[in-house]
Amino acid sequence: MPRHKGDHDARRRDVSGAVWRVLAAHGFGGLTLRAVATEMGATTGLLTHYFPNKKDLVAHALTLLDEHRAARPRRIAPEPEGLAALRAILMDILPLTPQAATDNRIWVSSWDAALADRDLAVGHAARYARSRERIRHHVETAQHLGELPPHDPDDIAAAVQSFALGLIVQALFGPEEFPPERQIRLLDGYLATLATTTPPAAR
Amino acid sequence: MPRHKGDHDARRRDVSGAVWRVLAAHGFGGLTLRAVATEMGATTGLLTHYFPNKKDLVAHALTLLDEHRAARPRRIAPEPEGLAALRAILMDILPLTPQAATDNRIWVSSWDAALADRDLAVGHAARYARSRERIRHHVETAQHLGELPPHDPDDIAAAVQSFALGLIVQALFGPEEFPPERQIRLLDGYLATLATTTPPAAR
DNA sequence: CCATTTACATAACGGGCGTTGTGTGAATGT
DNA sequence: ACATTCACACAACGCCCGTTATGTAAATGG
Repeated sequence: MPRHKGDHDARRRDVSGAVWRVLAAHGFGGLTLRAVATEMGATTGLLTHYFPNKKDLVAHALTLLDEHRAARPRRIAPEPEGLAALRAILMDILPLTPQAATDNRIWVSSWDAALADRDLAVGHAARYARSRERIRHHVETAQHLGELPPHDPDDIAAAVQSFALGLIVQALFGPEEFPPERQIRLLDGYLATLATTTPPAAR
Repeated sequence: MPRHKGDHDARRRDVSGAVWRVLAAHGFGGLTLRAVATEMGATTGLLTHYFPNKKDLVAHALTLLDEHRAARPRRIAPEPEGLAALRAILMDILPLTPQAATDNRIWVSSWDAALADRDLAVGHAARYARSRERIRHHVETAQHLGELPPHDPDDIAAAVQSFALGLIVQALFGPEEFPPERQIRLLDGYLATLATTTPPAAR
């Protein structure tokens, strides 16, 4: 009955691509079914054929964002460890290239919709928690290697992610004030402060 | 010809209050003229009487956000200096109270619209640059007091704002993972790392 | 006290939105 | 070869949006 086996998923991926391009061009607030349809030279009928309603399409778009980030070309071929791995992850996230900037713009633009919708907010919270966990893993490795002081790795991971997210936001709003080299300089400066901090004696 | 002198501005402020409440309830994406009108028990006719179009109203709302933040009750009555002042500023910004959380939610929700509209983006960039400048001032004072190492104060200010912004975003999405005491702990931890970093000898 | 102006309410407009139904050619299974 | 099912196109729906025109009571100024 189906044309070919697997065609359905392939077409869904085509739709996802169009969603992606619309998001990049007009942000989350400009994501409409008609915009996606014309972007891929089709009609809204096609969209509803693959996604029952807009919310499903939005949810799928967010999943796409995650996959897109995970599938991003790794900067360093041999997987580094500890602090170097942490740095590599953050370098992959920061808007150092136009493509990475586009990704982050889309991501930031999703926060409005996510904060207004409970389901989306839960999904986002889970995503950021997962990202923190990935960071924490490398923090712990770095601690074992003696590259980082033995603070609470959860707190360090949260702090690292805070720094990265905030830097992303500022870089998006002021690209000429935050060129790639400054972002990297700030990142390295931050990682250096992390490494040389005295244990929490005072307090 | 006017009813009373000054009534006009007072009514504009009433409208602004309604805009504020709608933003808090539905985010920037849910800001519509009709929602604002019903919020203040009026009609869209009133709104267009005080704001020619929606963009002016939105721009005014963003100005409001700024004023609202500036007018927030200061946490410490006698103005502190240096690192303490820096800490006080950040404590005022972080979503440590429901009111501050609401403010930040509105702020974050504005990023979508701002990234999609050049005029709004410019305004936001200027606002964040101004905030960074305020931070830098306290950084320099702290450096004179010997509380912070003599790094580039612009970079330190950008780093501090990065940390704060990112922490805000994470706290908004995971309030129970980032209760006030953890936010403060993370902030103090970050400020401590800033203070104890060795000068940029290695490099 | 009358003409004018302000401060709105009311209502309508065109347009874009998500959703839904109907139609149709092509591929499939038997 | 035929009935079925898929993969869309096409068109219409009701709704909500920002904007705009019209009406009108109240306040003002001369």
